[in-house]
Amino acid sequence: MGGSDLFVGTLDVLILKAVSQGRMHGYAIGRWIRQTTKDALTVQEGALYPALHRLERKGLLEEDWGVSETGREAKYYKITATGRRRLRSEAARWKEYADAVALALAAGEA
Amino acid sequence: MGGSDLFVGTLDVLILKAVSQGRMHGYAIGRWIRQTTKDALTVQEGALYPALHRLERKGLLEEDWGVSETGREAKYYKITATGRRRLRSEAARWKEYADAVALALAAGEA
DNA sequence: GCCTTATACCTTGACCACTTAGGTATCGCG
DNA sequence: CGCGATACCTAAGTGGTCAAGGTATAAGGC
Repeated sequence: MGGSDLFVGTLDVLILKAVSQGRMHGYAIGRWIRQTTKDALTVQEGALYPALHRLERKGLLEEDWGVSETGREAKYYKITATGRRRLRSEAARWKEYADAVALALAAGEA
Repeated sequence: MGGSDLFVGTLDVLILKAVSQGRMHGYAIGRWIRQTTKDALTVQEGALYPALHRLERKGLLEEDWGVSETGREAKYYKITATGRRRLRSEAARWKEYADAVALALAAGEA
């Protein structure tokens, strides 16, 4: 199994990161997230596809159709310049946030 | 300002942690979170109070009225045994999650 | 030939935590 | 007396995620 629920708000930055690694189609993005987190994070398709459309609408991703490694039709995503900037800021935001939570959760430990 | 939006789902564990440090009233819990995270996290009251009621309903916190340091009526919260167990599991879950995200966001950095 | 699994896309409904924006009341300070 | 801090609360709206469906093709087992 692996892969409990996502903390709302982290999906976008994960997607941006995945696509920043190179042109990738939706299904592969889900797989990328699962694999690079060693099965710790599993993205539901009902969250993934709406998120992709959202990011595309915001101009952070660009889409075009292509053929996957297995020879099927697939919608490929590419990160835009705006998307790359957003990735940087969101990743920084995440880091600050995670550090802050870690700080709080470590409180009281002499 | 400091303190941008919370990532949904982290508030409960922060509250549990705060109260695990000792009997505390709601307003002080908000302050505790802000201070221990060095102003990185600010909890809106519209999120804080509902969360406290939620945790109390779930039996993770117990409440009773008392008098604050400044001499006012205040509703004090105490963590229950169940709450302490939940704190441990949620803190562990958070750590796994944060590690997983960090892993993903670090991908591709030789 | 069939069935399952994996690939690859999608949508709809419901939930629920959070934001925004109010509200009440008391106290101390200038 | 007004203002900020303390201390509690709620209601409406937003919006991301989950659960659960759906379509279609390809590969592999039996």
